[in-house]
Amino acid sequence: MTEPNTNALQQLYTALAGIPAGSVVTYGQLAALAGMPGRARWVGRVLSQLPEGSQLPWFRVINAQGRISFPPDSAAFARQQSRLLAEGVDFSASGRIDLNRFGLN
DNA sequence: TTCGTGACCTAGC
DNA sequence: AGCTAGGCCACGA
Repeated sequence: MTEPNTNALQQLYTALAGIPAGSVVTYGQLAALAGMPGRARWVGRVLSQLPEGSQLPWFRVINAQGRISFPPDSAAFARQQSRLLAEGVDFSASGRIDLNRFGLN
């Protein structure tokens, strides 16, 4: 029979694909959207294993602190940040994003 | 099976 | 703002 995880994975992909350009979500929010609250870690693991050619907007996922979950000096960080900047996502001087603009606005 | 690690989160200090 | 601790879960050694 179909494992519950497979379905959750589909929900995760669907939820992620539904994130509009110019906005972001946290790993925890995405987990909740996928029907698995508290499984932020699972989301992170899934994204880490995502193929490079994926159409999914993985770059619109950031951590609960409003920061990109990559070392600031890494190529991955620069890659994600430039993608977000291209969509008009604002970064503060300290490299953070105002989550209030999305989650609570 | 226990341990360490990881694109995490929240609470407390 | 930084650190610690607990929670969560999957994986490899």
